[in-house]
Amino acid sequence: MSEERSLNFLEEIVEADLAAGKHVEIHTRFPPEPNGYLHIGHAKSICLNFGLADKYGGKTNLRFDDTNPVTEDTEYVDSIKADVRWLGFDWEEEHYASDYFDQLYAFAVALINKGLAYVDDLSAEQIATMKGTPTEAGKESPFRNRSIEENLFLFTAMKNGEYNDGEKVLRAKIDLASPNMHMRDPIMYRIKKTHHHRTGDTWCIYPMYDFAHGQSDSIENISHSICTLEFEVHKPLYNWYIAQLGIFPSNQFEFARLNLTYTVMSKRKLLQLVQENLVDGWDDPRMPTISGLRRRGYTPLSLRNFCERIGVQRRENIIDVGLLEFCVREDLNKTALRRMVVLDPIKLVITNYPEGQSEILKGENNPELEDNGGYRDLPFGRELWIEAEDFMEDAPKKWFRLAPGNKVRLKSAYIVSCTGFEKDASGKVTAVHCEYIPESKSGQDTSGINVKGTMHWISAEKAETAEVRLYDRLFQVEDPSSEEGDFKSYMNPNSLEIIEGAKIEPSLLEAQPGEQFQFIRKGYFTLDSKLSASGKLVFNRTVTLKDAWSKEMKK
RNA sequence: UGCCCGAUAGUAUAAUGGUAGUACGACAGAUUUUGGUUCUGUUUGUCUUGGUUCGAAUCCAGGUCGGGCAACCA
Repeated sequence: MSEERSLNFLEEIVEADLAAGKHVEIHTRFPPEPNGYLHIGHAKSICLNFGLADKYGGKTNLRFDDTNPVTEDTEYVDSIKADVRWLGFDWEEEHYASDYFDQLYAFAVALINKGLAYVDDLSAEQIATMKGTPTEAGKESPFRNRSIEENLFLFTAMKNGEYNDGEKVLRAKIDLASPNMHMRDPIMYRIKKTHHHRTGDTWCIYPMYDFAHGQSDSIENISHSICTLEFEVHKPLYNWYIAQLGIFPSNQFEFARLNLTYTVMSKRKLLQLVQENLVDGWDDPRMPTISGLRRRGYTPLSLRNFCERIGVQRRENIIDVGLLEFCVREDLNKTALRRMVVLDPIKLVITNYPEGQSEILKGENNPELEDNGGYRDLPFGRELWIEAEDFMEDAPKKWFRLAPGNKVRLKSAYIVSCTGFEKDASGKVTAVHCEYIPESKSGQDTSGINVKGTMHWISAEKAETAEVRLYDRLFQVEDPSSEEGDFKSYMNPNSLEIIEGAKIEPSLLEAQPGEQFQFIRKGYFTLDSKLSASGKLVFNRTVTLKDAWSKEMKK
């Protein structure tokens, strides 16, 4: 028996519809507007749409909602497709709302013929004013009762380019007194003499979202059209168009969009960060975009697991970014190769290790894997690099690392005993001295000595150098959007720390973009796909390791 | 002050009139050649006031709080 996992509310709806025979097979769609890059909120929608179809043996389309040529571009189309694929999903059919422009035009003519649409000459401002307010009914346009013939004639003229942008619109004739603002004679078509990224200059009138989305769903026989909560008020209109047109009744269902702590998720805000150069583009590793997370080192599986764990409901929510970090650690712990890298190096001199002598030790690739994932060579010698923070002259309680008189294990090597250190004129520690215990060699330890601390290290002679970039949260408050004033004033000034001279072990020279590593005791890292060049490696920190010691220190 | 939606530990998410459970977090312990991993345990919750019922997180009514709606954006 499979484990009993309770259904989310969308799965319940689908199961009920299937059980009632409302649909033989379900069909969903992911409908982005190609006007920006996908972010992790979209990942939730993608996982929901594809996940639903997957679970119930249905299909999912990818459809670009490209009804506004002013903001859209093929650059975005391409990045969206790449991101969906990278997440691990494959769509059944690829569509564009613009493929339906002829059909949508015919739908509009049909509504005119039914006396349910009219051409309005009012300006945008006048239409807005006459729409009234949520508490006040709107007023009818003086053009509302034109004859069907006149409307047909004018709409054709609109299509033929005889009017300029803003001179005329086509409106649905519904109810100016509706408590739902979207039902107060919504605009169906507007004139935009703008080049469209797919239809070029074929059209100068373009359908509004409301006059395109439901019909596109219907044309594709989408059974469950799921979208975020802000479209809830559009649902009556979505249904109205379908009913008046008498076409396949797709149904809309809404869920709460994803919010994450310490970041922003709206396209508008993300665009601002990019345009004002506050980040290094849409794929800056600090961005919550799919491309940013990918560059940061997040894996598709970790993102899918995250989307599964956060669940789906209709209430507003803000997910702790810690859960995202948990998900990527969970995945990377099982797959990432272990390597040793010293970020802030100081010398460790093993005074009883003969000068000029060296040896090759073996380091396990991943203790979580069978046979430890194999081994790689670790050159060892008299002088090593160790992390400056791993030595303290006056150590606090529970300090398991190096301090005068302390013993520690050098990972995969020997136990050493700290015998002294050197300081420069300013009092800064420049080197640590120790003696090693020859019979404590890793794997063949006969010393009988137990130590509490284990440290990473690099042979000073064989060390290579790389740049390492440490990322922290982009904002210093949990929910920047809910704070007073400009959200950008809450950005974390220390969200990027660049370390130029990190000491890396030789095997890391062969690192490939997309490969994940655990730098032992430091976190998970990946090669930056953009900044790395031959001869210059740049590693991005995906996430730190859980750190019980720093937590202990804060007490 | 119109209409619509929502409210369960710190954060999410279950319980579909019948024992409030799970995950992340936090805390404590065991294991550990990563202060990692793994394992064990502990902690904290049904917005409020009434009502229906043998029994209410769940149904009903009032209130409170939060979100959405007045783009020729999606």
